Amino acid sequence: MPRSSRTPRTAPPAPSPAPPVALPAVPDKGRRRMQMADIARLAGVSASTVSRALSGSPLIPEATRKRITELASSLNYRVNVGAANLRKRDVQTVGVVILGDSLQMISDPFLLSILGSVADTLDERGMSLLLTRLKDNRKHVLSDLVESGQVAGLIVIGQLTMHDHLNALTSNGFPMVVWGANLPDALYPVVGGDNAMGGYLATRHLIEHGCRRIAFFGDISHPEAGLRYQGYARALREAGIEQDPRLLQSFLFGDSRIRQVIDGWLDQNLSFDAIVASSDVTAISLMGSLRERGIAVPGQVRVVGYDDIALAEHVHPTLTTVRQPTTEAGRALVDLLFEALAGQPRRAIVLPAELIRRESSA
Amino acid sequence: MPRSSRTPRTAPPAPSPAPPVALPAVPDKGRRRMQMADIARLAGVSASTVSRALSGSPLIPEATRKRITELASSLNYRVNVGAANLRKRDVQTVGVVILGDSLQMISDPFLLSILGSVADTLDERGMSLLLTRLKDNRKHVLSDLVESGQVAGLIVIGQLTMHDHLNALTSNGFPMVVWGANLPDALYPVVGGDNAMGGYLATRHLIEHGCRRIAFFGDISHPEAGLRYQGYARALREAGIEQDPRLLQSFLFGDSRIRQVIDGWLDQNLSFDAIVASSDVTAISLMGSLRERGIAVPGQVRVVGYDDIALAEHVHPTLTTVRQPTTEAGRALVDLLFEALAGQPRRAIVLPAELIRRESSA
DNA sequence: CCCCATCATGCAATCGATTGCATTGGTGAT
DNA sequence: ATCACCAATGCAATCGATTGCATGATGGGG
Repeated sequence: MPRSSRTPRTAPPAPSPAPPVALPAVPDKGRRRMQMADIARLAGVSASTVSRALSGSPLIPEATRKRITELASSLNYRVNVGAANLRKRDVQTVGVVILGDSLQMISDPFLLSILGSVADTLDERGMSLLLTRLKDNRKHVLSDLVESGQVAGLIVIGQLTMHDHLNALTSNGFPMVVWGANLPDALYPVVGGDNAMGGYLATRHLIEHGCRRIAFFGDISHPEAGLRYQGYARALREAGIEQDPRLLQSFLFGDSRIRQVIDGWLDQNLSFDAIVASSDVTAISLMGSLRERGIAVPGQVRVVGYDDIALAEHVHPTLTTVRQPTTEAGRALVDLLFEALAGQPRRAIVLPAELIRRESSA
Repeated sequence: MPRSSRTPRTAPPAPSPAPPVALPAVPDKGRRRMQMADIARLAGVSASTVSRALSGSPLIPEATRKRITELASSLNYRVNVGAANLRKRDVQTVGVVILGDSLQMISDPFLLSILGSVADTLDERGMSLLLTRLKDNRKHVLSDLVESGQVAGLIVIGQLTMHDHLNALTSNGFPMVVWGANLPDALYPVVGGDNAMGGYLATRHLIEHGCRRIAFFGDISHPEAGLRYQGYARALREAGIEQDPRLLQSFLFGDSRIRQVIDGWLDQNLSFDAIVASSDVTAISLMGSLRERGIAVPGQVRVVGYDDIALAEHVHPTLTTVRQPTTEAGRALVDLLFEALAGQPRRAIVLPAELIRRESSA
């Protein structure tokens, strides 16, 4: 059913639109943003040529390219990324999702280090970073970000209770990489520290200093802390020390009830001569609580933390800890994401754990 | 990169494309993403109707809208945000730029709190957050983000040495808001704590505890620290205490040479009975150094920090500090940015500073 | 029973770029 | 002089949505 006359598809021979003279009232607000066609007109070429020149196509001779580039930058023109992405069917943005609604979780400086490293690495590769905090009940946001074309892929920090959901997502070749523990049944690419080794190194170090009653602080339902605990248990086993279940305190990173636990132990005359904590924030809190009860660190109780945050070498006593290499972490996360985007098979990277000896265990 | 065979301009009367049966080799990889036209075809309506239905236009009767919505979500379809933005000439993304290339700077937990609060607020309003770290020598990135249409506006955290550049940008109605000090000649909208009041409260609190030789630690070339220092100076003046210039130590937040300064003072027998620090990270480092030299806190020297980071109440002694309300900060930043985007005149918001009394000054 | 207002829906232009193919003009080989 | 060829550039389709306007269907009033 043909339709009555409509404006022809090709633009009418309208004379060039009125030049941008004296705009009314609003000072600068209504100024139309420069676009490729404008640059083309001013340069006396077509938009195709401008596009090719700005993207460095070999089809354009150097002289022309230079002329157009300079014109564009003198007019402060920038290619509209959205339009370009649409046409190229491609996005230069990566989503970084931080799991966990506990504010404590996100205020750990260690996370910020990872985030910073990811940000720098993406920047080096010309990608942007879309940051999202994700509360547990809105899982669908993960796939939405990709399905809606906002991001090419996701870097998920912290697996927490999402392990199964993450596994379900990956089954369709969903472009994603996770920072956390490399669980045996994980289907997604994952980057993490060598948590079992870290826990082992920390504990063996304390044993070598003669400690026998070593406590472990950390939420072992959290995959990473769970592995650290396994390393702790192995070190004790190897040394022939029997574990005392009362010396395991399963707390969230940075939980504020640490003081009560210490008080409880002391009041019950439960003896201990060292503590392995599964984060530096926890360790620093612990040292405060110990000192408050008049217990000397490292004199009476030695303490080892985890992460090696910046503050660890500035508290007193300086904190012995297990360093997680955050710079490598960011790089590895981005590398694996790119591999996933390229359709390469899943891979896991385990970064080495390094014991940093300081005063709190000396 | 070669593209798949071109299709003629007007869609041929091709029968519906082969149904998504057994795809070859690559499991799911090549599956074309669902798009609005597909939903339209499956629902037996036009793309216009789908678009209107999904965006809740009143032109579409409820029954139809529900049918289409359900079909779309059952197929896991999400509107392509890029394409929609292009057509609507509008972006639902805000850029958050963290200034400062010093890694120390970005590893301060306080920044993470602000960032988290901004992230949550933007999320509530259905906006995305594009995070960028900005090294000082790449100022142009600021305007690029907006000019390229990647973000609607910017939230800049930390003014540092960029004050003049930021002022220059705003002159054209550039959509931006800054976290930092409200400098007298600032042309940009700014949100910040009441730094002068914070410095004043901290110092007066110490004076009320009988302190007379109060040191100040903080880089006063940094606008925020400078204002805190002014508050410090005013409190001393009001109490009739003469300032000793030797007691001003201008360090970057978290600088590692803090210990050397303390050592220097003690070796020179420079007396002091209190310290005002311009960040909690600095204060905690200071307390470590003092303790190492056998100086009791608060017994011999009282300490007040700034920011009230989570760790402040977990160190020993717990840290007296000036709280900056981070939740309100995020909200205020987003509010002012929206005002700027709406073309409303510049406004500055100063958030109240609150002294949190803890053990380090008791 | 006709007319017109109203409702529901579709057509085609549009957003701002990229790119396959066509076209132009210039050069060297024959 | 002719032709093939290549370099430089332009035309117009395309990416996936949104939306102004037009059309067809429906129904109520006169």
